Amino acid sequence: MNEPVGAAGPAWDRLPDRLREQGLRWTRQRATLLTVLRASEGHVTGSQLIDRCREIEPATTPSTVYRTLGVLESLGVISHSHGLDGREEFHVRPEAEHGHLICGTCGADAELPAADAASFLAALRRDHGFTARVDHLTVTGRCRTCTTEGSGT
Amino acid sequence: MNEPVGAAGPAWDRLPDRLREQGLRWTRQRATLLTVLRASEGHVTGSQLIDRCREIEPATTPSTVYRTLGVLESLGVISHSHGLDGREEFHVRPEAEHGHLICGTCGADAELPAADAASFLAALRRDHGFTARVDHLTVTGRCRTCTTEGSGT
DNA sequence: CAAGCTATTGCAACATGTTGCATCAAGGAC
DNA sequence: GTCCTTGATGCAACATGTTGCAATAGCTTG
Repeated sequence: MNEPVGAAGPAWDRLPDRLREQGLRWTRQRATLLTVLRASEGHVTGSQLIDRCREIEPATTPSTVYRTLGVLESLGVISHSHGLDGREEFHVRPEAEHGHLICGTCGADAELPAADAASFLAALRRDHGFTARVDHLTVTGRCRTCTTEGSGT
Repeated sequence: MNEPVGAAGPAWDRLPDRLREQGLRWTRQRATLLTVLRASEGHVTGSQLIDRCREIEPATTPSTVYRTLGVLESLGVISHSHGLDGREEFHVRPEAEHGHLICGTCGADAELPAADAASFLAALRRDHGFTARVDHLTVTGRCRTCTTEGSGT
């Protein structure tokens, strides 16, 4: 909760122990997923992760992957948000917390720096008593390009 | 875009004609869904709508309902956003545009008045050239109650 | 009213997750 | 090293949508 978990750093290597400290276990399947996650930059969907795991271990089953992703998320190692269609998108250890700006027209997915949402989130807290999670914030709309191109439509 | 479409008002009654004007058709299945929608306040999920349609017309099939919902959404009659798990939530004719504040702890779903998000959205437009849709904006986090109760946890 | 065009429908199959349950196997105890 | 506890796995079934396609049926024309 307070250690500086570096992106592809030592935090990954200590994962097995972190799990064991919680009474959880380190298994072959989890090692496979870890390998895949370490090689995944940016956002990945659940099915993509499953596909990649199967390249290493063909016997990989969806339920195991999803359940492990849940465990990793509760450990704060990864986080997830939802794409345009509500499908899950996992962020592998975002170096900086960020939200998403997804264009409903072209599908572009831009990162929204936490700082840009800070005052909005602060207002939500002040006015609604609501503590929002930046890394799960997804805003949909139209990106600059699509707005420009479609302006005459 | 400029007519005052009242919640359960005459706009519903003119739906058949609105569809026909676009070269679309008014069918028994759509009438069923319309009946259900008129009786649905607030938010409903796709499967809820299907269930309710089946109460009237047992032969209702999912694909037809989802496709019709898409048509209605493009007409601006309804809109949808995504719940906590990314599942679709349809808003039946929101009188006022609004976003959602969903609590990941208790599941509470509060409405976020468009005005409260206005400056944030304006900033997105200014700084990112991104035109956001308020009615599809879902912010997840912790509501006031859960923040208070869980403060000591 | 009959004919024709084509939007809709319903079905079946698929995609993405989730869940219950019996079985397996980490990892600690002895 | 063996035994045990119980977390994790794999399977099967289900939930929620989505999509391709052939058949159906609105709606306009003549």
